[in-house]
Amino acid sequence: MASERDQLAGLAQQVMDVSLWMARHYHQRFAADLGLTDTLARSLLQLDPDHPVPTRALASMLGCDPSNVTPFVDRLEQAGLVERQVDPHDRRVKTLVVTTEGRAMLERMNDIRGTDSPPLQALTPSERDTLEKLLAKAWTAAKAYEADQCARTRAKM
Amino acid sequence: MASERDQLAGLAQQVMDVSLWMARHYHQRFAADLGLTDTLARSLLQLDPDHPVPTRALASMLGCDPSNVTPFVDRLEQAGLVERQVDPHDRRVKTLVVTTEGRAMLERMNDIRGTDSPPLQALTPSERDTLEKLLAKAWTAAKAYEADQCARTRAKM
DNA sequence: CGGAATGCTGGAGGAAGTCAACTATTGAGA
DNA sequence: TCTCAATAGTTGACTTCCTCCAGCATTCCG
Repeated sequence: MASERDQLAGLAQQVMDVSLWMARHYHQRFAADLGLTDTLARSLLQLDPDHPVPTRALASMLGCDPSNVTPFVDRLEQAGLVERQVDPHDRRVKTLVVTTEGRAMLERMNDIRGTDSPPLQALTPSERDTLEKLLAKAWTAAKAYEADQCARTRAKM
Repeated sequence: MASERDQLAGLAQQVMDVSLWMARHYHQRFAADLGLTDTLARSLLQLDPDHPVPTRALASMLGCDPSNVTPFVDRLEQAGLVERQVDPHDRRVKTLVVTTEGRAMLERMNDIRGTDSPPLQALTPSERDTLEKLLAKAWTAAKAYEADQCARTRAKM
């Protein structure tokens, strides 16, 4: 039936539109107020402030090549936001730890995202709750699909 | 109160996560099945199949510089998906019209987005409805904010 | 008619992405 | 133990995308 297909396609378009708008909005704010490129901001947001994260894990979270992450970390380190440390358990891996300054920067980013998100602020608290639940469900489905695909390609080899 | 700020920040992160996942998913599918770069696909999706669209309007819809759009249109035209036509009303503007092939390509893209969207397909039809309504509300708020900002910067001058 | 404004294009420069090759380290088996 | 495959991170060449500035054609307004 064409109607369900069209509904899903339209919904996909809507998700992309809203998120693209927000991404652009934050990008401007982060660049103007914090001097951060959007990729740098995204990298920092993916890190765990309380535990060291291997470079490779960050690359996989960002969905890009590890060789791509190296210059990001270079700049983050240069800005004093993260530190590279050699993992004592496996001296091949370098883990990324967020510095005190990095944590302060994360706090400021959360301030911006939490106080200046026009599309989300237009929703009532209960609407935000339902949106959060729906997105959580969609997200777990995405992760499950990803794990399934991964298992399949491994099985093929 | 910190709780609302954190909720909004988390929600923003969720929106970005899900949409980034979907964008990557479609990117792979479009590239593998249709031979389209994601920016080309996005450009084509923004065009109106039934009415010519000026280059400048496409640039504004994509949120990037008009000079950036030129090479995209070059490739779309080379692929036979759109045609550049001079607007008879104002010979400065070149309008983009989607060819028959372009329409077929759009149909195939909608097929992919409508039948292969794991995160959205995990939702029940009624959940999709509510998601659509919430996103529509957020989207209109974003557009209103944009118009307001635009009016303000104009008033400053 | 003359000058300001607008729309598209071209070029320089920067940021970001992929891919292949390289070094260092680890782990498993002969 | 020694060797060899596998893994983590980095580097390099190369491509794509984006922005800013300059240029050309066209339109609009005084």
